[in-house]
Amino acid sequence: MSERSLVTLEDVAQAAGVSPATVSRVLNNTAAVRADMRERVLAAATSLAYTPNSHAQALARATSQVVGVICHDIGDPYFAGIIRGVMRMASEHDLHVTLGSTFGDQEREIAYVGMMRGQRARAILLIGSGFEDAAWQEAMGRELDRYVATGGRVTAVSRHRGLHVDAVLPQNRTGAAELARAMVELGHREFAVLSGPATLTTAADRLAGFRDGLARAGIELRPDQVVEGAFNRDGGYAAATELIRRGLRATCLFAATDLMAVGVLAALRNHGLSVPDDVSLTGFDDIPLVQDLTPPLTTVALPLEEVGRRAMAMALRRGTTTRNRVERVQGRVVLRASTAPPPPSGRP
Amino acid sequence: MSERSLVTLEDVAQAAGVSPATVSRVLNNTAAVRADMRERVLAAATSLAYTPNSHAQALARATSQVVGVICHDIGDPYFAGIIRGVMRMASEHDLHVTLGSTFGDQEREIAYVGMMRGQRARAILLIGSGFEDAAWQEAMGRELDRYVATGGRVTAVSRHRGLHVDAVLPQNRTGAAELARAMVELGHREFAVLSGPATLTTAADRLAGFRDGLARAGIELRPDQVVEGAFNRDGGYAAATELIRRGLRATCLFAATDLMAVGVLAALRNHGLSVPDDVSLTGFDDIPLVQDLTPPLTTVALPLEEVGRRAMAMALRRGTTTRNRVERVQGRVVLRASTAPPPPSGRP
DNA sequence: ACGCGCACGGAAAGCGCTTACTGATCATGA
DNA sequence: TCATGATCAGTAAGCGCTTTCCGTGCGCGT
Repeated sequence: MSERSLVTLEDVAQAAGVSPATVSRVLNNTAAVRADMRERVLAAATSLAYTPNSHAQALARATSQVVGVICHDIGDPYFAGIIRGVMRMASEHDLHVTLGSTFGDQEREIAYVGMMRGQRARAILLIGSGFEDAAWQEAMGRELDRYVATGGRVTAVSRHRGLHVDAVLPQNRTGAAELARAMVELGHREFAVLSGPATLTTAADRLAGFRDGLARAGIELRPDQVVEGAFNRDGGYAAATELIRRGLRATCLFAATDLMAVGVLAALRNHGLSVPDDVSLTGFDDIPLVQDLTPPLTTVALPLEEVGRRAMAMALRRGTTTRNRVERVQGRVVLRASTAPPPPSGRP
Repeated sequence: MSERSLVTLEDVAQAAGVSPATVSRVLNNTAAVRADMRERVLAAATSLAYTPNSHAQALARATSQVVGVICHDIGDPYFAGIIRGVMRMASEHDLHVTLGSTFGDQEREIAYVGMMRGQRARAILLIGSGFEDAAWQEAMGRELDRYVATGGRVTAVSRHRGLHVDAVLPQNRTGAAELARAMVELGHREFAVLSGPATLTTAADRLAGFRDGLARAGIELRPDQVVEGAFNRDGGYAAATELIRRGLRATCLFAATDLMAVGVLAALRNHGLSVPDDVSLTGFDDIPLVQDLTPPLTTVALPLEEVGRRAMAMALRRGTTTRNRVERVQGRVVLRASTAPPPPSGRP
């Protein structure tokens, strides 16, 4: 603000004919105040439309209502879903959520932590995959340690290697493994994976899990049947195109995220391949709308909003030990029409 | 924060052997400081990992880096898309974005404004439709006026009746009118609308626009062919189901948002109706993914991210006059495969 | 050689709150 | 009746910064 004229505690005190201390006590009811004064103060406050300056409060109380939430891309339904849950929980505890969207920029992620440290945020929520990158882990770890050292709390959603933080962990690995198993049960023997950037822990975990599941059935993934793409629709499209270029041998495809799966579906269609008649397709996350694709997408459902709520709740709950807390969230394989037994002829 | 031990300006000053004032001057380079001192200060600051307390800064400077963003539901791709643009712009100007998600609760919306006033936010962005509700307009107007009176800036995205604020206005009405025209040109004569809650200005505008477009061709919308539903996927589903129950006479449906259209599509399909063979379907917004539906959705494309950027930019730019500024954003009709000429037999 | 102005650093007064601490006032028990 | 606590309101000292106002020390002109 620039123009003065903001109503202050002092103003309220004068209007009510009491001391600032009394006003503060009434407004926060932090001590007994005689009924008549209390009334006067309340009346003055409402008539002046007084709103406490939260910066001043933060300064005086040495604690703020701010919590920071950092995600890769608020435009991605996966993050949007989780943050939805965070917002629900936050508004129940009336916290001020400061949002950071990194757009995949690691530096910016670290910068956001610094900024939130500056805001004396009560907690920071790291939503989304960490990076498989030692330098980043080091730098981010340092920044977070500073924050934690001054009493901050950090909760991550997804695995963040190298960071010692509390976490809500979607079980990417076991979820992908179960998905693989389900596909094997459907009769598939030849698979391909449209994976995310190898630098993202989540991508690595899902790929590893899918391999696990196949391994249990004695099936291996041929290296040329694993293609990396960006963690979004177009990344899926590009990866699928590349896969087709290499020669598609699989009867079942696993896209590391639903968003990628959408792109994969489009690519397959453009190449005249039918899902699931020619090839089955699976995703991961169960973001809204994939049930409305044609065909509806088989995927591993993660309770996104719930994940957000739990992360927020965990950050609010003071840890009892110094050990990092961990909550695991299971994914649930949801079979829809994008998967079917392989065509009798084998692959197209 | 609770544990003291936070590095303060004072600490840096001592470490550098200078006065706090000098440190402040160096860090904000707000005045000339001799090179050697500057070095010492900078060195001390980095070695202590100093981060200024933004609350203290806000207090001392009587201005903060916070901007507030209020939307209905961060989980909705429409809002997520706009906010994506907002975040981009914000991070370029390194502002701290405080997010509010009202979940359609009008009271909470007003409460958020109060909270942001408390944070002395530089600007508040109201993303999403206003309400056709005099009481709300009154209450919200009062709250915003207070905010503006103390130097705050408010920019709305979408029309907010009764509020005197700057705005970025997606041209809902003309967009819907053009869409209607395009459908008429395709040969349709019988229409139905799955509209949003009548309490939302955006819903009202889109419906009115569609009527405008039809009127130009001398076509009227039968009252029983307009059904209201919630502004989301399930609202569309429910509205379409109701429409079918009433007896579907239209050959072309207009859903007030893409999200609703997705639900409509599902409902039609469940009732054995094919799009576009039996009935054409159109939406509004062009959120990601609707181009990947089967059939891809005809809709009015709004540049969501751009809208977000412009709203943020407008809020940052100080207005020159007292008149409220307005920027209009045109939608663009995008014809996709969900629309086709009506079946020769008329409606199914 | 002297006085003047300029460049730069420090002291100190806030910004708007919270919260010991102090001091009245009043009711109680001996 | 008077000391003894409770109760409750006010005073004032910060919280961590910014910024105005001064004062110092230097270079310069004459």
